Amino acid sequence: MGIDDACNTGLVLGLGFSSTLGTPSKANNNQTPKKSSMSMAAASFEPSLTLALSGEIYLVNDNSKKIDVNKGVGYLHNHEEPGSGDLYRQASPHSAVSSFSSGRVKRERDLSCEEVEVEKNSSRVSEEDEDGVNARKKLRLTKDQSALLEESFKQHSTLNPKQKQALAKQLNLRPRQVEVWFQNRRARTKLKQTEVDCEFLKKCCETLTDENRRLQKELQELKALKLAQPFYMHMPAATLTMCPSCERIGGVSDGSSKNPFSVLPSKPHFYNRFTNPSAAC
DNA sequence: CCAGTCAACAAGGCCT
DNA sequence: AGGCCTTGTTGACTGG
Repeated sequence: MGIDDACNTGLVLGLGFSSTLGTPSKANNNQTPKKSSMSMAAASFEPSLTLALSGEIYLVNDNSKKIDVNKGVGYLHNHEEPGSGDLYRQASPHSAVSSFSSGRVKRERDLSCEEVEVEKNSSRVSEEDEDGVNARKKLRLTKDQSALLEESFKQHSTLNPKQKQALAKQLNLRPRQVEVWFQNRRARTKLKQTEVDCEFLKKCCETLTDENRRLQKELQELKALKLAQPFYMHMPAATLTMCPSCERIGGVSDGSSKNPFSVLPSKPHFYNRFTNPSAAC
């Protein structure tokens, strides 16, 4: 919208794509195709005239990933061999949260009864390590757990409470963990999509810039041509007909005709592009 | 629920 | 080989 408004050139530049652009669906995001989805978008990108930046192409801020590294370690962690024994391993959120000096307590209070019940059945790291210091080890889901979650996510990217509960039970996780996993999964899918879209729009922009440059150049040439024939300057441009090969204005070359345009075919064979509005800047 | 963020952790590269 | 650093991933949290 803003783009069209901003460019009041009267030229309508267009860009089209030969193959499907389609906002890549969730189905494309199965199991982190990494950049594959992006390359797919790039591969399907076949610039041609006529583009409307329709509603389905949405501009996004590319909040490029920001990774915080080398931060001070906020937690102590006890080292429990991943995969040892239980499928399920985790630190108690109770202990973890309560150990925060920064006061991350809210979520703790939110732990519902249902979750507590499930938690009772879960093996977990003890609330305190042997030094009596609260510990928190980051949970790493096992392959099986991840696979099941992914599978479930493919079916529905959001869960109702029942589904959440069932999945949690199946995975031997707390419902809250399942919920968080889905939240993160949705967010990261979206982020990936945003990156793909951003890349796509960059390419659009490049193509349109090129096209615009080309058209500007053509316009200059036409203006120069027009100036070279001042006699016709006062004539309405729309009524002029010019043959690009012989560069003659229709009708005028033949003085015998009353209608200056009668000599040339009624259909201007000027530049097809103008009869085919396609451009937008 | 989402966006933003933190932080644990893994993996890869570089240097000694 | 192993220590350190950087970078990417991901589970978890907060605030709106």
